[in-house]
Amino acid sequence: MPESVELSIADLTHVLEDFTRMHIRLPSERRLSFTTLSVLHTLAGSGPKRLTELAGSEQVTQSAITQMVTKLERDGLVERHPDPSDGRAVLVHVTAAGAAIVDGRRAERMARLSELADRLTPAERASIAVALPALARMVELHERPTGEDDAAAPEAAGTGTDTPRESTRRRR
Amino acid sequence: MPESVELSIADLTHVLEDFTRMHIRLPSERRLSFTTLSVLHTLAGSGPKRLTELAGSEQVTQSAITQMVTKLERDGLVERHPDPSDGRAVLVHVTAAGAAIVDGRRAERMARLSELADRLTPAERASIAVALPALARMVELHERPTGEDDAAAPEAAGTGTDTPRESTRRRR
DNA sequence: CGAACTGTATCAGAAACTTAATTAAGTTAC
DNA sequence: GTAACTTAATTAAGTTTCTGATACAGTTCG
Repeated sequence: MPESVELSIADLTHVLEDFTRMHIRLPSERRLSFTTLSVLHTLAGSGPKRLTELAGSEQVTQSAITQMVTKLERDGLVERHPDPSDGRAVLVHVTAAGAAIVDGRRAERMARLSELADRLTPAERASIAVALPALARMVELHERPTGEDDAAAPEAAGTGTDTPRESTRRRR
Repeated sequence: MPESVELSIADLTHVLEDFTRMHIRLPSERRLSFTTLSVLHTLAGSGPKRLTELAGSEQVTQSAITQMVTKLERDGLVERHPDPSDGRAVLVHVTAAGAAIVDGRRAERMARLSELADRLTPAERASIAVALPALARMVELHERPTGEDDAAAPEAAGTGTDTPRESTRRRR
């Protein structure tokens, strides 16, 4: 791999902006707002969370999360469980039905990206494949701004295809 | 470059989802909704557009765009100009103040990505740099579905307000 | 224990979006 | 040339989603 190549942050920002806009406007079968889908995604990805945690990660008020969770619960997409370690708190779990929605949307995204990737050259696809671990590590660094730096581990096959979740494990 | 490396679409989808969520919740100085910011981004990036074009690209109704543009115009972020080629249409232009907001947010994103990139190894940064042209081409392929091979679907014309309740997009 | 703090719920009101109806300009057919 | 149709934008009314303020229960600390 050529280490002499310089990474243009401006180009990276542009590309990620474009992918963001391309990703977001994917229509959803059920009438769920973007924030609602994002909450389901968070719960499916990182396990049960408190309402205050969700409010923080989605950058909406705690009041909005309470109302949204109430509606999601009525629709059977999440469940409220008491937090055994804190009588005030509620842990929101995603149900199988809720996870199915997240998975369905991911499948649609994969289908769309697959079509696009098919039209790239093998060399282009390979260049993306090589870069994926580094991109994944940027996300990880963002989620854990401090804390111990793991070794770089630039092994290409590292990010598990079938083991999607392990990044955020929280003690209680 | 090794052409033998296979690109995992599942991994790519996951990484892009994470970047999307990381990008979106970036706080904005002024109180502008995501859709509003997206419209400003579109106008700043691709020049003046009709209201119907904006409604199509943002996947909201024409009515919502009209109301949003009215408010943006009141705030001096966009301007309405008559379309010389069609007396019914209006062309929405972004003003300098509107472009400044887009640029400001991009600068914030670049600063954040810069911090993260600094903590990667040179080899990791290089791998991303090598992959950027391919990623940019994926976005381009998405925006212009008519490639070299087949004429595919035009997709542009009839999108109107086609009852987004059930399934918004119809393929042919 | 009591005071201060934290996590959640509730309610009124604001903001953003949708549907439906309206106005106006352009296009097509007779 | 005018009637009928289509397209672009606006307006009005109603719904959903979010914020701000407040209340209340559980926790922490003096």
